[in-house]
Amino acid sequence: MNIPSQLNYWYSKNKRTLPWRNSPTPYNIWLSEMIMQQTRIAQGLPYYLKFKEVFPTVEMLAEAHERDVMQLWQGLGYYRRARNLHHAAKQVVHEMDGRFPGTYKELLQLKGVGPYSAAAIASICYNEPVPVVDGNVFRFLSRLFGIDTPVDTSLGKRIFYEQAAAILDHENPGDFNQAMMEFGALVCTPAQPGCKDCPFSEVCVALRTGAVDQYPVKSKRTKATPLYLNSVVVQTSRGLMLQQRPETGIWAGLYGFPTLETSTKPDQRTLSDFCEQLGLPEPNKEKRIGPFSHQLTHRSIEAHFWVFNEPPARVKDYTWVSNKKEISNFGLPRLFERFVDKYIFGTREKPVPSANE
DNA sequence: TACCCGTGGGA
DNA sequence: TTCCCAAGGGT
Repeated sequence: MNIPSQLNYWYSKNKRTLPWRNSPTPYNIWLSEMIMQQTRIAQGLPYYLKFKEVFPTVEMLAEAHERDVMQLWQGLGYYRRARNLHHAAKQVVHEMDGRFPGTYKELLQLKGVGPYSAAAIASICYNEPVPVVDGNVFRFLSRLFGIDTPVDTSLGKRIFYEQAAAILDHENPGDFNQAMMEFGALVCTPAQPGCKDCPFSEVCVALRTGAVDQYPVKSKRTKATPLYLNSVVVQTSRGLMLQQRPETGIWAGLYGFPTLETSTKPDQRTLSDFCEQLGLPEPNKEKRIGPFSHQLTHRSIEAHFWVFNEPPARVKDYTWVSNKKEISNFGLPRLFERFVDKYIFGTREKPVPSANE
């Protein structure tokens, strides 16, 4: 069986119409790849459309304020990507004469562009014959050839890269790479794959051995560790106090509240010390809202909010917002956004008391 | 190399 | 409820 021709045929019949496929310019493909990393199409698509609307060109993105880029990225997660996106746009405009790098190797110079994204851009935009190996390709190839080397190892990455290179369609690498990813996303899916109508069902090793659900093999499984957040919410006549989060760590660069972050549940003394450092009075039960649970890939968060109505004496680098419209200029993590939406600037002024809150 | 970094949907 | 995982890259 000729795998590339089968794939390309399937792709021509079944590919989704996606906005960046209509005009596969380097800017469009790059933007889509940055947004879609570790993200489902359905989740990232609205963000792609927003970015294209607000920043139609790489020049406009490069000239933007970082806060506006972060705000537009709000809710998409992996916020370092937004900073890298902005940084790379400035690289293209200021260091590369406004032109995107023209080869796989040169594309790797862009912040946030790794082996996967560089291969995708180079093959789709420049027809450069470099294989793309993403989560879809790992899954498809591991099942098709019965490769049981763990994909999350350096050996695994090398083996899958070589396998993808071996079957790569050099005549049309861009379509071939997209076909593999699209096939993995639509047919060779993680759960309940469409083996019944799969064009490779007669040659698929995993299907023949009845082990489709055992591929791809992964060696490690990171467990989410507990994280306790205690946030200080200051609401006075000046409005709501916001503070930009640190450059590193969870929700880097986004806006939020001064927050005590601990791996174990803090005692009352630790909490009052934290408030004391900010020049705030004792946090007592009447000020507390929570707990809220919030799940990240690698963290299980328990969050509490402590609401104060007096200005803190010793908080630096803060800003005030007084209504929903003003806060929409700042990117907030979902956890904070939901809290603000419900308890601070909620459309329902007074939340209906319930036993759960 | 190992670990860090979000969110939402589905089983 | 809990877990998996999705067009990965940075450090």
